[in-house]
Parts: sequence; C-alpha cells; structure tokens
Amino acid sequence: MQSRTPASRTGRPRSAAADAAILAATRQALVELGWSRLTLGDVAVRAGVAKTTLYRRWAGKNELVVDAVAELFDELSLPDRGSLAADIEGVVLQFAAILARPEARSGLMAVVAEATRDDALRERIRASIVDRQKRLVLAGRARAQERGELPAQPDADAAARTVDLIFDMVAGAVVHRTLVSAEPADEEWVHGLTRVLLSGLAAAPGPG
Amino acid sequence: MQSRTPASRTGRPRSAAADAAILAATRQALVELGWSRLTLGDVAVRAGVAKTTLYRRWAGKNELVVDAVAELFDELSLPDRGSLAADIEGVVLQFAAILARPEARSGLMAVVAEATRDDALRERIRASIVDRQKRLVLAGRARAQERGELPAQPDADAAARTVDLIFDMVAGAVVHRTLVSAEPADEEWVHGLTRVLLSGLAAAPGPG
DNA sequence: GGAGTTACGCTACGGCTCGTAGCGAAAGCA
DNA sequence: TGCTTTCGCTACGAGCCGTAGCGTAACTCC
Repeated sequence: MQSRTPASRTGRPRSAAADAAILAATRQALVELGWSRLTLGDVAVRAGVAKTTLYRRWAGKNELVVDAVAELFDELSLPDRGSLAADIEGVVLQFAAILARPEARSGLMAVVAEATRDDALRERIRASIVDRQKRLVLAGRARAQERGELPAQPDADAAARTVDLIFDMVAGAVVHRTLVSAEPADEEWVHGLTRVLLSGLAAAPGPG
Repeated sequence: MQSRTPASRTGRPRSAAADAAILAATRQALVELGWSRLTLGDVAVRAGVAKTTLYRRWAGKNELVVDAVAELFDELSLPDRGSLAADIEGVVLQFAAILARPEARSGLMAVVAEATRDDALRERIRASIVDRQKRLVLAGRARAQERGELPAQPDADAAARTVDLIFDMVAGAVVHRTLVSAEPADEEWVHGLTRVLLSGLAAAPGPG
C-alpha cells in the first residue's frame, strides 16, 4: 500500500493490525465528518494509534484516503448472467451500490479533485482504483464476444481505445448520476443506460 | 449570485466590480494553488478587498468556488452543425475545452465532493451549473427531432428521463475521461463517444 | 444639505489543525 | 545480549479560520 518493505529485514515490523485499523477509521471518519473536516489527528484517535504513526506511513491526507477508498472497490465482480446486457446491468448496480456509501462518495471525489494538481496522486489513483477495475470491462467484452453479441476487434489499438471509452462512459455516467445529479442509479436508470450503450439513441425510443 | 438584493433600496450598494474581481481572483488562485491550498485570505488580497468583505457575501469557500466556476460554463453554446452527430461532437468538444482549464478541473470536482455532505451546496451546484446547461441537451434533441434523426417521445416523463440520462452519460464521460483517466477528450475520442451514443456498441465495431 | 442606512477597509483575537522534533520504551533479528 | 526499527507520547511554531469592533465611504430619502 503506502510503502513497500522489501529490503528491511531487521528491526521491529510494522503492525498490520494498525494498518487495517487506520484505514477503517479513515472510512468511518469520512462517513461522519466528510473530507474537509476529516483530520489526521482525529483518525489517529479513532484507530487507537499515535498521530506520528500516521505520518510515518502516509505522506498526507490524500494518500491515506486513496488507500482507504480503494479497498471498497475490490468487492466488484462480474458473474455470468447470460447476456451482455444483463452482465452490464449487474456490475453497474454493484458500482452504484458502492457509490451510494458516504465514505466512497466524499472520499473518491475529493482525491480526484486533489489529483488535478498532483501527478503522483493521480497515478496512485489510477493504479489503486481505475486500472484495477478495468478488468471488468475486459472480462465482459471477452464474454460477449464468445457469445457472439459483440464483433471481434482484431486491431489491438482500437480495441484498447474502445475499452477505455466504455469504462469512461459507464463509470462517468454512474458517478455523475449519483454525485452531481444526486439521483439514485436504480434498476430503471441502469436499464436505460444499458439500452443506450448497446443500441444507441436512435434505435431505442420507447420507455422502460 | 450569492445573495439577492431585491428589497434593499437604501444604503451603500454592493460593488459589482468587487464581485467580478473576487470571482476572477478565485479562479486565478485555483490555477496557482488548487483547491486545498486556496485560502479566503489569499483571495481577498488578490482581489484587492478586505477579507471581511468576502465573508459578508459568501458563506464560505464552497459557495465562493461554485460561483467562480459556474461562470466558466456559461460560454457553452450549440450552433447548428447540420446533423445530430455533428452537434453533439461540437458541444462536447466545447465542454472538454472548459474542463481542460485548471480552474475548472480542481474547482468543480472539489465542490462536488463537498456537496456529498451538504444538501444546500448540492442544490446550489445544480441550479448554478447543471440545470443551466441541460438546455443544450433539450435544444439538441428538439433540433434532431425536427430533422427526423430522433423519434418523437410523446410521453413527457420518459422524455425527461432520457434527457437526464443523456446528460449524465455525456457530462460524466467527459469528466471521467479528463479528470480520472487523465487523458485528453480530443476529436478522436469525442467521435467515438458520439458513435456509441447514437448507434450503440454492437453496431459500431470498426475504428474511428 | 442633513439624517438614516448599508457596505467597506482595517485590526485584532481565540481556536483549531498542521507537520515535525525529541524522547524513552517495545518488538523483532543476529 | 546488542542492533535496528517502530511505536506512543508530549510539545512546539506556524498558518488559517471566522468573527468582532470601529471608523469611514457611498447612496437614498426627506
């Protein structure tokens, strides 16, 4: 997570329990206080560790929250629901459920905002969260191609661009719906999103 | 903006020049310092006003930045480019150009993050930014229906839901592409986005 | 022109958080 | 038993917050 310890063999080892306690305390503080009122001193008290221990492991508030939020997204999975449409709806609903949790909402957007002025932080977010979940798009596409629902894309570059595009469209739409429009990404909405994604606007005029 | 002055007739009026100077100074501070290091005292010095004047007009940092960023999006327009696809690509490129500016990047995401725990702030964002730009989707849809590119939607509820969905998909995709994936929303990408939006995934296998 | 009202600039203040330094004790390895 | 690293604790200067108080400036109504 925050600092690899590959070489150090001697000396007192860092407490793994402290790591878990700190990250859990960070999420709890995000729920109760939000991003702006969250202080590292408060997190230290909640976790039962000294404030200096926090600063020894993380460079600051940004990096700590990235790690605390990243764990939330690891529970995403893509079970085979029989069709591409059903697969998409299933994983989008999972994603929406995570974004409905307050610790994900305030934490994720805040670190993304900070990352606009911090290249290292942006790379950390990309590695810890974004790229790790892009596997879902890849898996869904491969499965759909096996079913014959999607044509094969022999051009590797074009295929990669499509994967990136779909990821931005799906994740961006859910985030925007949940955080900016402040409306729930419920089954009906996800169904409409999937329809547009697969068939486009012109082909899907009817409701529901 | 921050406080309507409909009834007050007597007394010294608030300086409109100060308003403009403060909002411009806020954007400049966002560029140079980003959200977290931006302080109201610093903005006051840049704008050439007293710090107390800032607190008399805005409740805090959040509200100030919302107003400062909202002005950036008023330059969006939807010129008739002959087809729905061209209209979409044009306005999305405009939107992308705004999001490429650092004062929009860091400011917008930060206030959205804060809004997750502040209903009044979220409503302010919705009124000042989101709903104000939804006019673009409405205008584009009406124009496309006149051209016969999109079918009419007699059901008003379903039509409104579609407009909200498209807005979330387009704005969300551009924001995610620009801020999270940290890749440019250039012409090629916008072209791909438009293609998926209009025709869907299954119908558009080939490259750009 | 005077009275009343509101906005403004300036100074000062207590309170909070930050990030670091320094110390002694604890927990592992040779 | 030494050596090394982590940990908890305390203390500190620095910076920003948001407000109060005061005198002055600008504008309206009489």
